[in-house]
Amino acid sequence: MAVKKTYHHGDLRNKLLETALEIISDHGLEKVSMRGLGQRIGVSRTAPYRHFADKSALLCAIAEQGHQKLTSVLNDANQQLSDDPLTRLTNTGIGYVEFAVANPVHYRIMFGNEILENKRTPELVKAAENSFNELLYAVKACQEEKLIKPINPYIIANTLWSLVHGIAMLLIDGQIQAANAFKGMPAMLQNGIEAGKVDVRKIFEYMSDILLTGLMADS
Amino acid sequence: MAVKKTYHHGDLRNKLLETALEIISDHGLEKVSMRGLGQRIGVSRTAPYRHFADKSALLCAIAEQGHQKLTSVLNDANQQLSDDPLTRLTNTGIGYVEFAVANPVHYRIMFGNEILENKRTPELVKAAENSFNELLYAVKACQEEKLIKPINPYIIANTLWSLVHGIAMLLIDGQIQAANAFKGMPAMLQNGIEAGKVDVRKIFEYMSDILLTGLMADS
DNA sequence: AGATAAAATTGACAGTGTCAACATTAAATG
DNA sequence: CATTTAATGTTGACACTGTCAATTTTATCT
Repeated sequence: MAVKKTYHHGDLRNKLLETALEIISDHGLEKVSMRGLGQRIGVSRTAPYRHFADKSALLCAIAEQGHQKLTSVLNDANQQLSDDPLTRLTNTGIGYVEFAVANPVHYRIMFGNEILENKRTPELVKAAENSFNELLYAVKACQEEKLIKPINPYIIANTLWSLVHGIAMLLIDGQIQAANAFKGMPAMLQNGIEAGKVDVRKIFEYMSDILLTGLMADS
Repeated sequence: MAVKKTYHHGDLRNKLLETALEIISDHGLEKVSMRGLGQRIGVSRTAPYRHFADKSALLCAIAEQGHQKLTSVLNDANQQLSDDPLTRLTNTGIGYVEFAVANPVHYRIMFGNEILENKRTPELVKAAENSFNELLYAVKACQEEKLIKPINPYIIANTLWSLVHGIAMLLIDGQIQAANAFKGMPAMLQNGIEAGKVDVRKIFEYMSDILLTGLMADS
């Protein structure tokens, strides 16, 4: 633990990312500042600027990390060869929502609007593409075995993304009031929400069943 | 136009909201400041604090406006007695997405994370509930005539909300890269995106069809 | 008309992002 | 190994920001 204090920190870039995440978890995104970061790490106020062009670049790096982690989670689901493609698709969706719930800080930065559209770094754009492509891959795999309709896979992937993103928002942000959102759901789920522990798998099943079998009444 | 300059502005609260929207449209949300607002309106830097407790309260008021407008749009769709409930439900969805595309500034504030969860004003929470209830109403109306499955209407409404919200994000924010998102869609749509004019109705039809009839392959 | 409340003002404090000029050190090159 | 070069860290400065407290001006109510 006793680290020599040298002029050069040695690993400042990583330390900055790490510390930023800590601050966000503990005190919220709005408490992150370039200067404050430097002070807390024990380095000068402008040292962070040697590693990130500006605050937006710092946030982009965090979002990029998040997308990489998400990609890896989705890829795992896609690689479970023991399952059939449809189960893998479902697990991809569950994995997505679980990632969001387990990493709300990353998720909010990835899909919030602190990072302006025109300030996204190329690395971030690429990382976001990669995570989306995992969803797309899962969809295409199902289509190859004719398990789901052969319509445009991009549209399906986007529909799926909307669904999982919506669930994620519900769970981590309470955008649409969570209390109402789950009204009438099994007590287990409602209690879970109040207790902060939610059975993601169960909720996803409810919603993905709608997506798979459709809303139309059986006639 | 020649307005007398009196000590009391007379309509500062509205002027603040109006000016904030202008600044956001023209220069982005991050350029809005309480001080700057006062200066631009020609009033002192802290005058805005006589009308909004803090910056968050200002943003809440804008979000509240947005929800009221959205509620009104959705309510219109729900009141079209010439249509059947299922058509009204579809029109509600289209109305939602059209609102988001037509009012991206409001929409971003309504569902972005500038407003911290614990800083939402009661008025905003109420306004958000009202807009969600319009979706719920449209769902229940379909269920009453047995046009869609009789499962928990809250779950259906949330699924529907996820879908329309996802489409809205795609269109106004490019969260998931818009270029890829519509790959393979009819040329009309793709051109529309590049030109900034998108046929919302068409896109929504593609996605809502999936929701209504389900993803499963016809067996 | 006078009291009271509402609206607007100025001054102040602590904080911010970011730039430019400078200092220190590690790495690369002769 | 010595020296140039590039990377990294520092200090000072500027123009902002949110927000509070104390004060002044004005409208409204009795």
